[in-house]
Amino acid sequence: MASTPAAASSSKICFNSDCKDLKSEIPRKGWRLRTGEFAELCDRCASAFEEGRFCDTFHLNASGWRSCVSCGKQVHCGCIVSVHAFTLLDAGGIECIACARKNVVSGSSSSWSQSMLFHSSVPEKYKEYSAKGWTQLAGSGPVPWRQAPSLFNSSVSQTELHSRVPYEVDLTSGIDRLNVCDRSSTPSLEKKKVDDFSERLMNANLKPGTRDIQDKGNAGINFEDQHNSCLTKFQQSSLKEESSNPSFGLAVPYTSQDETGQIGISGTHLRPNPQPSPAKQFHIALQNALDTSSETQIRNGRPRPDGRGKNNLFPRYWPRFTDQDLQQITGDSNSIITPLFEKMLSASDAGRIGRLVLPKKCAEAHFPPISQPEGLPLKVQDSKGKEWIFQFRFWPNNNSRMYVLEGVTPCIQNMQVQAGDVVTFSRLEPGGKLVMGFRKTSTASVSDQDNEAKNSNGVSMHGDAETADPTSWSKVDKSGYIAKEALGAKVAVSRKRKNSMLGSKSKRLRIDNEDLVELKLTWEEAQGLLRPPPNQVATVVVIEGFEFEEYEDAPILGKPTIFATDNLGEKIQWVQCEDCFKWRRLPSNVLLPSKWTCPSNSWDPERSSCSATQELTAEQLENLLPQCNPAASKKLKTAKQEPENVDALEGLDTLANLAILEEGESLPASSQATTKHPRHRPGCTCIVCIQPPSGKGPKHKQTCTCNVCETVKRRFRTLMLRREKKQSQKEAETTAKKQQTSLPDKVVDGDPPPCTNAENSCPNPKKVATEGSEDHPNIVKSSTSPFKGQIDLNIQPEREEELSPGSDSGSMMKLLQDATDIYLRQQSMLTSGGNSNPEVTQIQPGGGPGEEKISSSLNLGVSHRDVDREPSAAFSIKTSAPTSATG
DNA sequence: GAATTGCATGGAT
DNA sequence: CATCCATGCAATT
Repeated sequence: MASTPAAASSSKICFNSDCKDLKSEIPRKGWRLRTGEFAELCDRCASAFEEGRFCDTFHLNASGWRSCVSCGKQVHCGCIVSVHAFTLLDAGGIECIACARKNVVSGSSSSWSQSMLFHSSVPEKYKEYSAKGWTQLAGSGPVPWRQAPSLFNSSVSQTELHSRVPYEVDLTSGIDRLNVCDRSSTPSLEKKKVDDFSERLMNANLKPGTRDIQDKGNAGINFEDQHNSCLTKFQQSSLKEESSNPSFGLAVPYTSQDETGQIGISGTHLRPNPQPSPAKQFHIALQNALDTSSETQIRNGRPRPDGRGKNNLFPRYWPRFTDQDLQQITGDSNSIITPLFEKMLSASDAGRIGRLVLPKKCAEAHFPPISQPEGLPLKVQDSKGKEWIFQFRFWPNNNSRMYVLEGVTPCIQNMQVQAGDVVTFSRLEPGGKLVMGFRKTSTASVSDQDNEAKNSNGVSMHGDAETADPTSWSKVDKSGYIAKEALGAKVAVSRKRKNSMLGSKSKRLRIDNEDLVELKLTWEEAQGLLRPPPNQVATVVVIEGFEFEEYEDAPILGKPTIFATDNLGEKIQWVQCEDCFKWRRLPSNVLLPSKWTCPSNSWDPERSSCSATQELTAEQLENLLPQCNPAASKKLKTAKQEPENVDALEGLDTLANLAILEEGESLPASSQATTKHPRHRPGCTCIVCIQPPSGKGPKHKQTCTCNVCETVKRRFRTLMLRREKKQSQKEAETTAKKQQTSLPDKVVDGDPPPCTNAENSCPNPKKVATEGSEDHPNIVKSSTSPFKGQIDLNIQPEREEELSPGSDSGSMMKLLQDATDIYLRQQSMLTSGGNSNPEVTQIQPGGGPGEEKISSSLNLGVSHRDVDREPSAAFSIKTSAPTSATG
């Protein structure tokens, strides 16, 4: 129809060639042009367009009118303006959008899915357009937003908003991923082989998927459903993506120039040349995308305009929104949300630098194209509805670019997210508003990822049927809905992806998971090794519904055993001989050394030799083993609580205990964020390290103020206070002495006893309070002390912030440190009559930084990976905080 | 001296 | 082996 795109904005005349009116002062946008721009219309035409009367008004005499097979309504199918107003049916013919929706809802129409799907791959070259249509979110002018190349966009032309079909989202999303979006240069939508497409799709295993989509996605019956389905699809699709599988040929091409996003419709315009088979097509498309992108990726020059297809996005960035996420974003509105991508915040991202590195492909695919490093301001709304303006820019990097979002600190802080948490980017329709949501990583997400990874790996290429395991999803989302959906949809699309890509994609995640597992095992192990001191009766403390067994003395390490109750109801424990591996029955109150063998079995002479037979049958043992960990490790009983919390609490609790015992050696994976970078090395002044704890733990929730964390903190506080109180009462004098002595030593002595921890152990509130200045003394001391190496590194004025009690870092570190501190102090007091410290708290310089541990009996045999030395270092440094309590 | 900014580096994919 | 991208870090402000 009308003129060139340029004309759209440059001309003062209404874009409608049949209208010669001047555009209004503020030109109203009409349909999306092939260039990505929007036709600017005069009020009258704009109104006609928005009301769906444009073609009726101006194209009555034009060709291309068809009747809706359902209602008979005439639809101008040969026009870009109405592209979104109808859908092509598999059997031929068209259906107006209204009927299509109805049918979809009723499940009677398969046309939708097909038509939608068929947008399969579009040559990458076409994609270019996609970027163009960007909405500017912020700075630059507002562009209504582009439909995403991604099919996702359900964006409907503004005018068409109403007609938007909810499930479009689903499709889009699904498609999006694969997608190769683009807008064909040839607008000729016209009917070009819709049928072909559908066919192809069907052939390509897509059927199931499609069907699902339809079924599930039923038009908007309920948003959640949509979302869910969305998820499902994502996943599925994601599976394939990287694998380059032909899989679905869903890629939707850009939906035509018009933003109307009708995915289904867009098919119409699509691809100039049909391809042999969907699969192939898709494949090719991807290939093209890849090729082009690489080709085009010229030095810092702008990447392809369209930003290479999203197809190439790494799975790790695929949006895995949970319906909660979506719900959070969309709220109660009827907005349609199009997940774009997500990213786990790295320490850098969450750090105070305020720069969030954006995955290149994601940035290029979903954000407005930028040619200058300065980029442009991007307005983003957070899930709370608050708007933020970030600078979307890039840095030249190795002949490529590194995209970053600057100025995110306030937002991140506001949302209380930290490294390890996930930021999600999505587009909200209508409006094309960019929305960012956050998801705390913690347990759920981790598992999700894990699941996903697994799924992906295991899935077969063609599997329509395969589909990812619904369960996993359900787990992920936790919203029952998904589970439901997953089951139903099961597979909507083939999830094939299991491919390597996915595998690779989640590699990092996987690593995290592995760490998590390890950590967990470690905790359990540790718990299993802990025993209450002999003859000690636990004091049960109930904190917020949790019962904690508190012992006067520190736990003791012993050989892991399995506690059980025999037939007579007598409590016993089973222990395995180190030499013969046979299990021996012993009284439950026996505390065994870490190394125990049959000859030591004084309780059962008959079985005090490895030659003696094992009392337990394999079966019995098997029954026992399962409970082993739980039983042994559970020092913490939960009266009632949500599973999630329980786990977390338990984990934290254990962690804390471990930390106490090992002086922080354990903080492990939990504090890992994204990759493995050196995080917060005490001493280190790098960007990351100088950041507040917030940047610290990823999964961590260390700085988290959630109930769990708060509970743990409280627990510590309570326990510590109680202990201290008791202690002080018992050995007030001793304590006092120690404090006095230790204090002087330290301060005065440049070379105090080896233990910097001594500081910790030394209750010296004042000292603690002193702050930075104090640090220096420490440093001095440390230099002479055995651990000096570590200490030196760790001690830095800068770190104070992190360490200081007051710092925002309500991090776990701090918590643990505090607890440790107190604990150690007590220890020293208890054990020593006065010289305790060195022994108990001594830190061994050992191998390297972070190796410190308590040399005393507390030293656990548990292996900890030096995952994080930092923590340990931190501990040593910290020392003080809690001290004040002492005072 | 601290905070920013922009680019370089190098491990991970 | 080419990229990506998380960080490091020096130059600026």
